[in-house]
Amino acid sequence: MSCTEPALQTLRARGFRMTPQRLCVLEILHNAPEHLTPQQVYEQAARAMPGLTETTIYRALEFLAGHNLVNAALTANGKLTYELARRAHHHLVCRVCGQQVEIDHEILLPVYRSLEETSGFHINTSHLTFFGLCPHCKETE
Amino acid sequence: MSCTEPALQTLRARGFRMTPQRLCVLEILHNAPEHLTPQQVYEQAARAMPGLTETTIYRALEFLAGHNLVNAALTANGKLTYELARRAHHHLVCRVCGQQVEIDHEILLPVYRSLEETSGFHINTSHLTFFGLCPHCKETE
DNA sequence: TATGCTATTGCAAGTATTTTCAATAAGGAG
DNA sequence: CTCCTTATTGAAAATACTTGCAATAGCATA
Repeated sequence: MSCTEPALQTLRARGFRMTPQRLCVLEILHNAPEHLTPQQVYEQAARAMPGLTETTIYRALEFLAGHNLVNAALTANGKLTYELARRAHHHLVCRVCGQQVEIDHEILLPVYRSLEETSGFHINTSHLTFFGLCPHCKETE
Repeated sequence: MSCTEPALQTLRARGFRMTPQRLCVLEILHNAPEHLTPQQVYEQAARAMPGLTETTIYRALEFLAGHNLVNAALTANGKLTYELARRAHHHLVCRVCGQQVEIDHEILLPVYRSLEETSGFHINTSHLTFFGLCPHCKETE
């Protein structure tokens, strides 16, 4: 019954509150097959909770992203979308056909380490988007 | 006199046109010390070319980004900004204080190579933004 | 379980971004 | 240098996103 339980704990522990609106956003992203724009989230949310406003959606998304419960990602055409924060993973997207491939986090660990060494930062980005050409478009270009 | 000459050649070769408006955007980004939002670009551009519209700025930025003449980047609070595409480089930004550090492209080459091997893609992202905690905020958190 | 503090919401107004379409102008061809 | 094709611009309307503030409702505490 509760993929959202941990999220609730996280927020409370930090002095914030879990609300029906935020839960609704989390559920929607949980059931989404892929990234959603704020407007897409709003459409679904408004259906489930009539009366809920766009303002709330935008604020919930930014808030949840700030707490790493959801991830923001750029699409191929530079638009902002969101998805549920699952285990850290990344995307490869083809600049020509838009095809997306998911990438394991492990493959980036070495870079994270070298970045941390050179900069002194602690890096915790859990989602990156790499652009390029997929095997198919690579040929035909 | 012409940091913009190569850009012009690139566009023509692809059947597109270089216009005063696009040149203006390139110049502004060229002189900018850091990322600018579309609105900031517009303010400056309108000063240099009265009559030019916001619409044109948005279109020029998206167009130039599509041709890799400028880069789109996310700020710490998830907003879209643009900068001139220089040699490939990346940013580390602190989630707490917003401090930005520039990272050399070379440090990412190994990952690019392993991503290309596992996926068959040709990767050409020239700008990524990593988030985390800077050395200072790392302590006080 | 009742109470109080304050994080969060909804509304309305403001700002930013996108879209449509007719008018304009870049730049290749003659 | 002029003409022609069509990529690009500007204007206005539509849509998307943000902000300020009063009203509401989580949840910690007793």
